[in-house]
Amino acid sequence: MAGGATRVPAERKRRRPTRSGTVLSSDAIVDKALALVDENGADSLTMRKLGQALGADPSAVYRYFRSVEDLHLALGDRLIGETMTDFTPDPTDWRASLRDFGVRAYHSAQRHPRAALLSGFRVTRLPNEQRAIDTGLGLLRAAGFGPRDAVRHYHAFIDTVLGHAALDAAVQGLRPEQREGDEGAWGAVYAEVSAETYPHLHEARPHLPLMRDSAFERALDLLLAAIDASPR
Amino acid sequence: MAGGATRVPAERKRRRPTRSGTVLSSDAIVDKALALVDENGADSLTMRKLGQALGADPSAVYRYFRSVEDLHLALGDRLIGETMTDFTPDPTDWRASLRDFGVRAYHSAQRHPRAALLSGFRVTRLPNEQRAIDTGLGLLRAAGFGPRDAVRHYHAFIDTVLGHAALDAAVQGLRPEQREGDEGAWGAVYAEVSAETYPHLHEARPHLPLMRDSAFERALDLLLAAIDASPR
DNA sequence: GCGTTACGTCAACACCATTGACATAACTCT
DNA sequence: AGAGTTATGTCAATGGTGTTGACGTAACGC
Repeated sequence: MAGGATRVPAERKRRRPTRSGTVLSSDAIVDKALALVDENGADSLTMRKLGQALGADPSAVYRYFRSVEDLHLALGDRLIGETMTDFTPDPTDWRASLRDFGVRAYHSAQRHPRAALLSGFRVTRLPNEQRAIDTGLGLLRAAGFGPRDAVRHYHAFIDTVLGHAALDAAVQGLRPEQREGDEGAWGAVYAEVSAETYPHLHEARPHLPLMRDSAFERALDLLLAAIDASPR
Repeated sequence: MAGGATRVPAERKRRRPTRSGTVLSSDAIVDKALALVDENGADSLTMRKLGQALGADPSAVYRYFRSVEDLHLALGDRLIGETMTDFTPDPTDWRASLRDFGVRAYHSAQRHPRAALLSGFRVTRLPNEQRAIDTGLGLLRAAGFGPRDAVRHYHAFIDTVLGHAALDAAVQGLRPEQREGDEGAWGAVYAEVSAETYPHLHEARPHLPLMRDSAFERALDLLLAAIDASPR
């Protein structure tokens, strides 16, 4: 079950310092991994580099995570955790709370775009994910929906949030030279498109840079309004 | 500009057969690459395996694509192309046409989930992408929107489509053992969640398998309705 | 049919994840 | 306090990866 949450054991007991003196832990490893990804992009998260950054042998990481994929899931869970810190849902205003929840998740992804892409689409089954789902469902229950509708609406909600988050994180997280390519596309390359073959694209040239902005908040509000308008 | 569309030259001239007799071309390479990914997952798209499948030296691919990333973008463009085949927009019913467009794009991604994830978030700048944008803008212009609003609405539209497509493709494209993990999560693991720590999650257990279904079409209709209701 | 050169091939480089054997520090139990 | 167990960090090796430069030859333009 490679998709799994499980670090190797649930808890470590013996803390033996590494050759260079640092003491390893799942959290410390995730910390360092997140820092690596934030700094230099997803490509720089390799077991070897991670080991070096930790001052440990790369293979030591395998005592905490079964594979690099497991580590990616843990990064994802860390992002969800970051989303949830300081977030206290207000059941009396479920709609505002859910919106805040969505915006926070989106911003977590924007803060760590490259990490978000590593795990953005996976069901992590790790603790923070469970907490997030429980929180979301609670708000929808408070809104008056039954358990079944709460699940359906939460599904639409979280997919919308994650979809936009990932899409925008993908742009955000490109390496500089790629980014210049992708973003510049709207200004430079597409500006030269011919009027005969692509008339509408040609006509829209001055407005194409709008494509750089995010459509997230508008889409989110749209969705919340639709949920609110749903029968209880 | 690694993000770029550019194959190495625009056109090949000399067609020299490979050692094993096959004749290479950008299209033939993309064909084979797509087949590889469809069959065995994204992990099986390596230059070496691709070379072997083509009956050519791996490095021959570099005469057609500058890097593996370039090849990924070409796969993405192929998917957009697949979306557009047999699609003829009907300007007199822009809303139905746009819906059809979105559904087609979504289904292309579902048909090749693993390929969709390789490029789903990139601006390819390749021909089919340009055609798709032009078509979408044309429909929104026909709906009565000015060029600027057409761009804004197209942006929201395509992000919604791609976001859901990618999210669902991610589930679809998991390797079997991962998939069992992710999908099973809703049934098995989450079913055992404790009532005290996560009351709402606990309560919703019987309905969690709903999370497996896609929220795409509902979200799409929602968005189209909102666009339709926007001022011209 | 000659000359140019595009393109397929080969070999090499520097990386990568993962694993099994090993040593030893850190714990448990008496 | 001392012995025994074992968790955990280290080492070395395996078989993969993308990419590149040199090289020859077949395919084209003339």
